Amino acid sequence: MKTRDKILLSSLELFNERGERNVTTNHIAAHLAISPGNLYYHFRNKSDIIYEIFLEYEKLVDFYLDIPEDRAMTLTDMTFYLESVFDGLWSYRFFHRDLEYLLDSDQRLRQDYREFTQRCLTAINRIFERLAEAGIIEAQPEALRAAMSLNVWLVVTNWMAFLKTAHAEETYAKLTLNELKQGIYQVLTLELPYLTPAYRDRVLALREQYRPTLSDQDEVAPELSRAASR
Amino acid sequence: MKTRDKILLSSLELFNERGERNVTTNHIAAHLAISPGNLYYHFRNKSDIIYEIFLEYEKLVDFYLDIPEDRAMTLTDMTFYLESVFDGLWSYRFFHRDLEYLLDSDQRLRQDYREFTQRCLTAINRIFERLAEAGIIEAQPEALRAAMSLNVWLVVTNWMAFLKTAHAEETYAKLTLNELKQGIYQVLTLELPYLTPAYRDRVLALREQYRPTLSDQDEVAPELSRAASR
DNA sequence: GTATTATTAGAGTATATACTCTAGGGAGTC
DNA sequence: GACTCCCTAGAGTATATACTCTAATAATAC
Repeated sequence: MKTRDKILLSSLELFNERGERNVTTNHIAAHLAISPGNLYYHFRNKSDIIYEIFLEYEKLVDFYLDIPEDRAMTLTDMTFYLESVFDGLWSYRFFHRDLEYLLDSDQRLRQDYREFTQRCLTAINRIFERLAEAGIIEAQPEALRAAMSLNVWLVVTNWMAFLKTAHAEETYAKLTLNELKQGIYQVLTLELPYLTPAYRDRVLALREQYRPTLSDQDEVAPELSRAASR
Repeated sequence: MKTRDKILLSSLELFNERGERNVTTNHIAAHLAISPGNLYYHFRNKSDIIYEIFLEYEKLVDFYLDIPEDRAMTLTDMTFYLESVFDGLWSYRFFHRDLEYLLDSDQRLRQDYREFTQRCLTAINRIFERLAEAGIIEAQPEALRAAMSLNVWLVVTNWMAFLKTAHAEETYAKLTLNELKQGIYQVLTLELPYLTPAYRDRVLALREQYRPTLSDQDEVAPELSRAASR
């Protein structure tokens, strides 16, 4: 593997583990047992490394959110989208942690990320549209669909931050992909009221698969789970 | 005003303006035209300053989310809660920006913030319960209400980050309280499907007051339009 | 008054961080 | 061998940052 690619890989790994703020270029070089000079031969600065990683992330999500228009959408499709999006969030989880700082430090990234968000929102919107066409959810006015899509985006992108703050100990390393995917439960909660009778039970069953387990619930929201069981 | 309080006030101001990461203790001292030694006489370290500011934030939100149980809840109450929460988010907006780093750097803060989150979730849950009692929304099973409350929390706490990333330029200073309050539109979107027929139109009208206007996307001018429609 | 305590200034420090610079190795080509 | 091109090492630097230390001054108590 080329040094350049090794740098990207190690950076992503360290960023995900410790957070971008806690990882210096010297750390990255040391982790790879290469010299700082070598690292800076391949990248002009830290921002460049982050930007390249973002491009990979972007490509991944864009690929997953490419919606086939040649056939009706199925529940399986919807599940795939949800799973994929959370997989992507997991693989590049450092990114949303320090998002604001990263965007402020790199105009290029800011611009690209903004367009990326727009594409994601459009894709979510289109998925809702297709779900309605497929008779899975009731069709809704455009304005409502847009607001719903935005809420889905907000829930998806903020779910991880919530999980981390809900943990008692320093949790960046402890968080698991499985916990993260409980975010799917929250997203499906958003869809619940709009399901058609024909699909309601099936989506409810699907949602149930992502329900936070009791032990998680105790850690995450003890007050609420207690309320729910009385 | 005591130096100690001045430090807290200036810190909050600078944090909100530039982000905690971009504000050093030396900056704070310089901004107040006091010496670093003086600052460190009043606070052991930067984390202590942040922690004290959090305590203020916590107190504010706890105060606003104290739900009166002696009378039926009204739409006015609900509006008040929403407005207050977004006011609070605005006044301490630096906090959510670097939340994860802050919690990782201060165990005390992590613990307190975790409990704070729980209280907020409980309060949101209770508000839904009271809204149902008042006949504004349909009563829902406890489990669903818990999931809905969590979604409200996710939307509320992530709305500002979304706004900032949606802007093209560096926007930390440019963001306005009015834009922020369009988050209320998103929260009310979550409630829409559960409204009772008796209240549906009234809530729809309320929601409309917070609808993002086209000009908000790039510029800021909602003050007039919203004041006029009130 | 004097003694004590609270507050402040400001120079200074240890450490970290992003990044630079120079020298040179290794592999291919002629 | 010599030349070129890509890559690498590693010492070094300018700057920043959180924080300390000492001495002096203001405020208060007696």
